[in-house]
Amino acid sequence: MKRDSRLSGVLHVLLHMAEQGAPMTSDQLAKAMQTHPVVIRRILGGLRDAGFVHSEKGHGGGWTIAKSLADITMRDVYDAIGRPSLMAMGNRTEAPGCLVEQAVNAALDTSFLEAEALLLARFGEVTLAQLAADFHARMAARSTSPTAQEHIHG
Amino acid sequence: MKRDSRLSGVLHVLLHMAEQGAPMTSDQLAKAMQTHPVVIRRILGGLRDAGFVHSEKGHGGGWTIAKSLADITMRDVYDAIGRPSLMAMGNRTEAPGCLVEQAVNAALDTSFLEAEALLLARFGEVTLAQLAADFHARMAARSTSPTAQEHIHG
DNA sequence: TTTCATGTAACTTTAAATAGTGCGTGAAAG
DNA sequence: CTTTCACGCACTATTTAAAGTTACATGAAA
Repeated sequence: MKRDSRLSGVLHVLLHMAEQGAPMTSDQLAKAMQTHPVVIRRILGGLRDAGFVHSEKGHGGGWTIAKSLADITMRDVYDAIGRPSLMAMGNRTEAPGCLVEQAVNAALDTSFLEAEALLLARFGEVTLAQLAADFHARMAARSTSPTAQEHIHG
Repeated sequence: MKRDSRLSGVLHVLLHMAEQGAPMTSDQLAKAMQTHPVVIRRILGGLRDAGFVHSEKGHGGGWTIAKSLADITMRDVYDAIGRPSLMAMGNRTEAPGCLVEQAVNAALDTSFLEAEALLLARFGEVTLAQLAADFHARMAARSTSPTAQEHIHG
């Protein structure tokens, strides 16, 4: 299956926006993400509606973070992009008449629901502030490393 | 993303084979699963290699279960079909140069690996014998129910 | 009033699962 | 020994959802 990278993508975008301070345009963000500006607008649309980011048109416009990073969890972001399905596997048929399939579905559903619940709980425990802190720690580690030579895009 | 239903499918097929007792041809199984015989052969190929089922050519041939249902877990079946990825989401880029993305990936990976581990552990706890027992319980419940009228395919 | 930037709809491309075709192989029936 | 049955496998086609792209409208600042 083609794996959905929207969550990964939005988190990346949000952290870049937070680092920047000033409003960033969809074009700038698209460059940093190596994707298309429209994809950025689409992906940030849900976050705007949820109140996590703000967008401004015209000169000097662009995207800004509307809340403190400490007040946004990965779970919030996941919800804001529309809660895409987390599991790559599903049942062959939902609501099958075949009792064998019902038994199989029940067993699989139990496990999948448990795994999803765990995942969402973990998402809820991680704030963007923590991710930003991890990023800064990596920055520090790189700048003191003797082999540090890569640069940061965006 | 398109959700993978191979695990669901193969469990379904195995239980039907177990119910039958006698060898079942790919055509029969395909009818029961409302799919193509080749799909059945493909899906059962991995299980044959893993020793869970046996296939016989020619007249009177077909597929049979090669082990006791109590000795096959959902985890075994998952492994036999090639351990397809369980999570529908992935990182935008593996091994990114961008430190922001590294921080995001690390956080997501932690959660995903935990959820996958839980899922596999649960799979390992469920045997096909348990699924068959659940199926029989559903059979009994249906036959005593006043509204029982659906039939079992296959 | 021109330029910049988002908002959105429609369309195209791409990746992965699933479906299907054709032909080869081997075993049993007649 | 030849026909029929059934799996084995390589290859192609279809389908679905994500991702990418184009086109144009809207609204704000220079």
